[in-house]
Amino acid sequence: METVAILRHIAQHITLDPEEEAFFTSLLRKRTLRKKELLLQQSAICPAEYFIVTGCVRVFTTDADGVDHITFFGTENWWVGDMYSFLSQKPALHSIEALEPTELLCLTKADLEHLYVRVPKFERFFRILLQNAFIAQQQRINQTLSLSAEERYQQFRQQFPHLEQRIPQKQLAAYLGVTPVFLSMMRRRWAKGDFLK
Amino acid sequence: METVAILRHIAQHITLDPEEEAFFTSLLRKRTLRKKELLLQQSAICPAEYFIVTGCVRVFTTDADGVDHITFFGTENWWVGDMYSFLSQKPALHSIEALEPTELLCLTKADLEHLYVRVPKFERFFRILLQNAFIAQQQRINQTLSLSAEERYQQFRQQFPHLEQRIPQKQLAAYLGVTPVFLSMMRRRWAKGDFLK
DNA sequence: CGTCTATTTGAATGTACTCAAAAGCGGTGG
DNA sequence: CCACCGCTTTTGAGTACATTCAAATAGACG
Repeated sequence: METVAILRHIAQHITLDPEEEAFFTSLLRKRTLRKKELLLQQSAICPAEYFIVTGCVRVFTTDADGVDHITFFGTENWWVGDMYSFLSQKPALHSIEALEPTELLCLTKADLEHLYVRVPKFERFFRILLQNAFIAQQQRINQTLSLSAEERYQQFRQQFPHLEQRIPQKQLAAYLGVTPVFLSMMRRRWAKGDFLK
Repeated sequence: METVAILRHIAQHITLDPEEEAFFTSLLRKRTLRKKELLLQQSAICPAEYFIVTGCVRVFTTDADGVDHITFFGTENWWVGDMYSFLSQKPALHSIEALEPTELLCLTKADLEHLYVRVPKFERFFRILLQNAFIAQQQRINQTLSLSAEERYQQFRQQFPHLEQRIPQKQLAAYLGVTPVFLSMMRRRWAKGDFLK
């Protein structure tokens, strides 16, 4: 199994000895998604956290009107899942769908709990990961509060330079919180003379 | 010093023996804020994380146009701070201001690092806290994406039943992401006959 | 190549904002 | 204790940003 990426990722925050590495990787199960395949269905129980080795997914909710809203995009070296469901074992708030052929490593709740007991350093590891995720989400909240749709769009392009080309515009609109129609209009305005902003 | 509340709070997630409790509380410093007093100034370095014993604060950013946007309200038994600044020791993204006379316990970065070394259980404690905060923020993001201003207002009232009475309307508007003028209009519509929603 | 979905375009609509002014409320000093 | 000052909230009118609906065009995939 391809565990180089995830071990490199972990080594950025904690140091594992070979035995710990072996134990950790023994808990992982590989999974492959075809494009458009669902990893998690909203209101199912989320059985695992997922580390993306290659590919791209969208984590989203479908509201009462049937409209999708994207909480975040997961790409290489990101963890995705529905934390709420994973922890509480209640119905998931999010669905997760592959936007590209995607390869992930799965870590189930039971295995993660074993891991915390046997290698407590992982408490630290996930704490650090959560701190970073928390900060990123705070910035997203502040941006949605303070920026117009056009500013949020430009902000997204800066923050995730390569992502816009990988995802359908419709999905980007669902992330930005605008309609696909309006995103198309903004792009047109941007393409024509508005080089100033 | 009044440490009953914080120890009870911690006991919800991890179990400390008396010695660990003593060590932990020895790291805390008490601080009192008058109404409108600033705990943290945006672009200062955030030296500590703060546990609110009594009172209420707003954590907010002031944008380029001088408009405030509230990231969240902190009340009894919540931790507040600027996580970004605290971790990176770079200028804070947020200011923090007391909305009421407020009493807090301060835990500095250096002391927290000692704590992690001496009582590693706290890695777990803050991991769990961050998980909950992460989930709460996700829900906020989804609500701002999927709900109208009026729905967000009703949602807030449900989610934080007692908070609306404690905070000025202007601050609630800055949290909801609407102008105070528009919030006032919504309240009027709600007060008059619109009992249906 | 044909079908299905995504994107573009245009017009009409609605939600929330800005500006301006009045009314209410709270704190402070005389 | 009352009067005043400053800030918050209310109210109204006009405006702007973003949406909805509808239809045409373009792209992706089998």
